[in-house]
Amino acid sequence: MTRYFPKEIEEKWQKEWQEQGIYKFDLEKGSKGKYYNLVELPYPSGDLHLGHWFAFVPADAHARYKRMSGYRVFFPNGFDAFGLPAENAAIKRGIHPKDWTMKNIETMTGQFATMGTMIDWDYSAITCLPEYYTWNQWIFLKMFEKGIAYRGKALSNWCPVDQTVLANEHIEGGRCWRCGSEVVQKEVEQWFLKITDYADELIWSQPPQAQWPRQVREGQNNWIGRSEGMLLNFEIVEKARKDNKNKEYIQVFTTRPDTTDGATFLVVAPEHKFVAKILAKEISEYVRKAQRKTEMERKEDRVKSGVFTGKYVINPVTGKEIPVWVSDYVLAGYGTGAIMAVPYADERDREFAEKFKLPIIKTSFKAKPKGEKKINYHLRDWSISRQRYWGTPVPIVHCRRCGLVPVPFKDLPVELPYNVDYTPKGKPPLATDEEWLKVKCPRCGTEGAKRDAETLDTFFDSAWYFYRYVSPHFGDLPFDKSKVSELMPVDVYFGGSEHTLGHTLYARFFTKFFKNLGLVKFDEFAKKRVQHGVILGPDGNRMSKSRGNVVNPDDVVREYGADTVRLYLCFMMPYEATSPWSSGAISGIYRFLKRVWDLGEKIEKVDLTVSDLTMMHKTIKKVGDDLNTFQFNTAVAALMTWLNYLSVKKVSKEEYETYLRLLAPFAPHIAEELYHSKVLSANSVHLENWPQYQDKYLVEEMLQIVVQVNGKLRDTIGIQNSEVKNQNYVQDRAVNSERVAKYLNGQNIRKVIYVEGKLINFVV
RNA sequence: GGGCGAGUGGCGGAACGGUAUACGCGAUAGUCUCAAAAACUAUUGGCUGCAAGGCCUUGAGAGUUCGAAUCUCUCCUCGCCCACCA
Repeated sequence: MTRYFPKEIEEKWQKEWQEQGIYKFDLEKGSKGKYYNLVELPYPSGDLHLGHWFAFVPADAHARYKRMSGYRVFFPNGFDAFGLPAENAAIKRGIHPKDWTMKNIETMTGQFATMGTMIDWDYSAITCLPEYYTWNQWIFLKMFEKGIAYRGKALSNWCPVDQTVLANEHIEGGRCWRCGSEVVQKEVEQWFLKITDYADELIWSQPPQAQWPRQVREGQNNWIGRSEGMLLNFEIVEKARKDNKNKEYIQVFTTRPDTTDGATFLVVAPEHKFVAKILAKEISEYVRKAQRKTEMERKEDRVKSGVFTGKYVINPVTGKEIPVWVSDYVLAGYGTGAIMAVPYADERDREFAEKFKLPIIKTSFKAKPKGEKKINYHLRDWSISRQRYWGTPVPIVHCRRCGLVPVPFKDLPVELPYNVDYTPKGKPPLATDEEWLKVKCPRCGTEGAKRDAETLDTFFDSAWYFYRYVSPHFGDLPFDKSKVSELMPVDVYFGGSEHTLGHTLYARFFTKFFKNLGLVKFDEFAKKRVQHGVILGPDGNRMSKSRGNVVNPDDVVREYGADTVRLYLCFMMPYEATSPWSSGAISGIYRFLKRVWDLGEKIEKVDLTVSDLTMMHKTIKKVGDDLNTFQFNTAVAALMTWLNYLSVKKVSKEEYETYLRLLAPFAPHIAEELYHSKVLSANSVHLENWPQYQDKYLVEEMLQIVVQVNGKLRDTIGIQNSEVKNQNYVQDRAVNSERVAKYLNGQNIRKVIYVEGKLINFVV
């Protein structure tokens, strides 16, 4: 009797599968339609961690199940290879970001192999290679052409350590999501994408067009934050002026124009242009103080502060003069940067009014001021400029005569030069490379024009990578339209909840832009989104090096084998849950696989009883249904239950063969090994069909009927399946049960509820 | 403050409105062993009882129902995301 040595068989089969190419994607092979199985592409940080395993393994089990069920499953993967961490690591260690990144990709690709997935690496994309980022530039130029990409100036989140602008989405509690330093506000000229043009299209309709989790749909809708309201003009009171000409106004945005009669003062943001005109010392001091505050401090500082400007405006509904105040609780970036304060109806306004003793009067909620209807969005245009080296160069030339000139398509790519001093200096690293920087203007031919020295946000790269996968070497367009129409949209997109407001929203935006260009025909790039949870450290905290609670998958694989790790990840929690790793529980999984292994020794020639068949067919159904609906934990539990059943009886070859097919998506190596050595098959288990269950075997011969009196369980009785339709028979049997008779005890039976094959309840 | 979600054994977690605690971990006892590990067998929600059994139990409380972990309402606690968005 051989023992289960995972290491040997796993390495053997990984090699064999590779050589035989059993996972090569073939659109022609399979009885059913295509199935695009996608997992968020990983960042090449150095090593695969447990999070990667948790993202990919259940997704792989799902893909394998779909493939065995006859779908033509497309499961590619790539690397999101540009970005700050490479640059920071490179600066720290003195290695070039490209070398660091490519080395990590090599390491991680090797680690991926140990996972035993069916990923077909012939379809892949590495975003830092010119073959990929050429098409970033192409898309950018199309966006520039359509006015979606534009150069603008804006107060921006600036990370002083990383020396770059940050998108709103990348600030966590006022700090840079990468380095954790405090973000400050700085006026910077930069490239934007007009995602706000698509704000309405990006709002999820009711009912949704695609199967995305409610949490994501609601989250995105809130982030887009559409609000309908009105722009109202408040005339500035100018005592010196006699005539009616040249009136000046402060414009406010409100969603409740009906409360205008309760507006007893106006508040403007410190950055508002009205404030700059007032020269009072007190005011400029307040403004300076507010501007010096970091985002962090403004948020922490819940006590309202402010100063009176000394100016008044006229409430258009009441005609009364009301004072204008400055306060930083009004945001410069939203609406018009000025509000009418209705302390009676708005809690924040009331707080302010109470603190500064301003009048609070009742509103009728019936006011009808004149104004322009206006829809405001919380969503801002997406800042894509990064003043860093390791990214896609912006394909624009700055010419003194022509201004912003796009690099002609035929001259793409604008390659990222290798030898550049990329240590932070307060200006983009590419701007220090004079030789690269200086070009002739592509439009007028003037010498001394300059390339744009900024690089694109890496979220630009990842907003469309899944299109590239289908034709990774295509040279005419970002992707082969015919391939995309065959394989897209993605059927299921696995990933983490941290991408609700960033990545997945951008990806949807790009798809809508592609549709406008006529490149695709669908509205959503993914039909279904499945979000996994987080594996915490054994101590229940998030894994971190500083806590010392990090579990390294390589170590666990070395101890138990990949199949055990895979099965454990599927079994220990629902896919969307966040739960701690348990080093005890994984040994139970290893024990389980050893029992599956040993069961192979027991195969005999035996006839299957009806209950054997029922058990088998029920398990086939349960495991298949659960794999289909991403309930991996209960699928594994069903396999365990069947194993417990098989362990105490004689096992037929048919049962064992079926067992291995059901196990194959979860534990591909051991299933393959036993399929050859014990079932004596010449074929790979992974090329077999998923077993079919038959309805006739799903019902047990003897049914256990629950007998209740007044809804309380009093007995269970066994009834032949053939008799369950006969209520009188069942009722007779139930009444005659001693334990039930005790409770009925001659009382009047007022009502009998019979649920066929399940339960009978006497109401007395 | 807003949104989404969750509260079930010692732990991770199962349960189309119909036998709550599947499956796994852990624990206890036993078999095997010189011993230990491994493996195997049995027990394992609580209270009560010699036992048969009885009663209670899904964060708290109410409601709907023949019947509620599941549906409704109120409250409490926790998690995630967003947040002075007018």
